Amino acid sequence: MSTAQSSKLTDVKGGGVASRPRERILAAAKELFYRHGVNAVGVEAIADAALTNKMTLYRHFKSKDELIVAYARELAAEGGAVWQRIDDAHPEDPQKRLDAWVDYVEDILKNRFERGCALANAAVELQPGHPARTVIESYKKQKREKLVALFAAARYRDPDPLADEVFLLFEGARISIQCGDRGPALRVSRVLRQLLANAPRRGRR
Amino acid sequence: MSTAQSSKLTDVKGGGVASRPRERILAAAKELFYRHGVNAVGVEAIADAALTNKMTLYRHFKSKDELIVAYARELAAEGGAVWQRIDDAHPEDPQKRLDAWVDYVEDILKNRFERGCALANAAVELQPGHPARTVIESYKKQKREKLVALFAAARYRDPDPLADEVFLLFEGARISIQCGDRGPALRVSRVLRQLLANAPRRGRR
DNA sequence: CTTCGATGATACCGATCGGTAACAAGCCAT
DNA sequence: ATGGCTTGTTACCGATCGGTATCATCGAAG
Repeated sequence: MSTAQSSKLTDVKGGGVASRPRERILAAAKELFYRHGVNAVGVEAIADAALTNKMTLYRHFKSKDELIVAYARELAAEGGAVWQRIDDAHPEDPQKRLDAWVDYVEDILKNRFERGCALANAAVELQPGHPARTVIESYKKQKREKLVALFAAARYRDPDPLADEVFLLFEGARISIQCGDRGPALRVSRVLRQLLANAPRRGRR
Repeated sequence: MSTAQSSKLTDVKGGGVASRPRERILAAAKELFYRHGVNAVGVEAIADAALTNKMTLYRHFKSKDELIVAYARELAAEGGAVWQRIDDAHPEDPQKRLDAWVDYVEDILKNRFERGCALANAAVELQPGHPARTVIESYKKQKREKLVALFAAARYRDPDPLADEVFLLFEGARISIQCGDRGPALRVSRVLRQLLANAPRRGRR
């Protein structure tokens, strides 16, 4: 086993942005949990990557399970921030928000997330009933609700089925990134755009 | 199931369905790997569940990784058998094969697979490069190709994009079963049927 | 019956797991 | 300087991990 991991925490403890142990630990967990899976990474490896030690880790997180919960919450917050940015960019135009979201989807499927959705991956490894699963499930539910609201605001006729379809296409694309041909996932943004263009709308016309 | 090939009467351990250790081990692995994840289950637990011991397990599988590969192969073979059954049931009518597949999808999403696709779950837990990932990836690729061929045979105009969409919807439904609202996954069969009904076809009419 | 391959049983290995005790060293405010 | 709080360091715990060695036992074929 090579312990060689490139910890990008180069702005180390000297007083940089990530100088506090708790943040460094969470950042290291984000990296390692995502790359190797929550069950394949030990707390010591996380502490090492965070340039601290197990003891300090356990002073901030009372167990590995609680660290996993914090990890899930962090990811959910990041996902929420993406939506927030999109909303702020086009506060008056739901259609533009949808388009911006599809752009975002296209971007992350082409350039990031080679290991799929971190929250979905974590859910796969955690037993039903694990406290982190609550976070994951409510986040995913919320995300679909966001799509429903957006479709309604953009005057699509059937926001709910449309949100189902778009949501599942996106989830399928992310899981497919790491099993099987990447092609379908890379082409999903086109499917989404076509879907948005052709779905029936309410009102005029 | 249980296409048991044991011709002997000396079936012991468990009622006689699977008397040979290798089969019992693989069956136990299937159950435990699926329910808890490949990284969360130890070889000893598998041996115990198979009513045998670690030593016999290692006589049939030279490592846990190789057992995981055998597990993946088993799942892929089962998936192939489903297609085979569908093909045999409607050898002359590709449209009926598609309909039968949607029925199958609906069934497993409503009644089985509460933990999603076992192969996709395994891929999440395994590093890229793990021998089992090869099995998983080629299976998924093959499955999409099967859809393309079926759409072509059923005279759909654009089999490839259609297969992409159907494939991703199904994959998304399975992963969504265990994170978030189950609603979208339970409604996907309706989306699929609608998709098949409305997609443009080649030729006459 | 004897022989032989397959299995069971158990003990063991080094490594690592999640988690803790104890104490030294640093920091910052008073 | 003095406290008090946060960190670093080290050693340790019991449990479990994947994997192996050894030997007893069993079933069937000759």
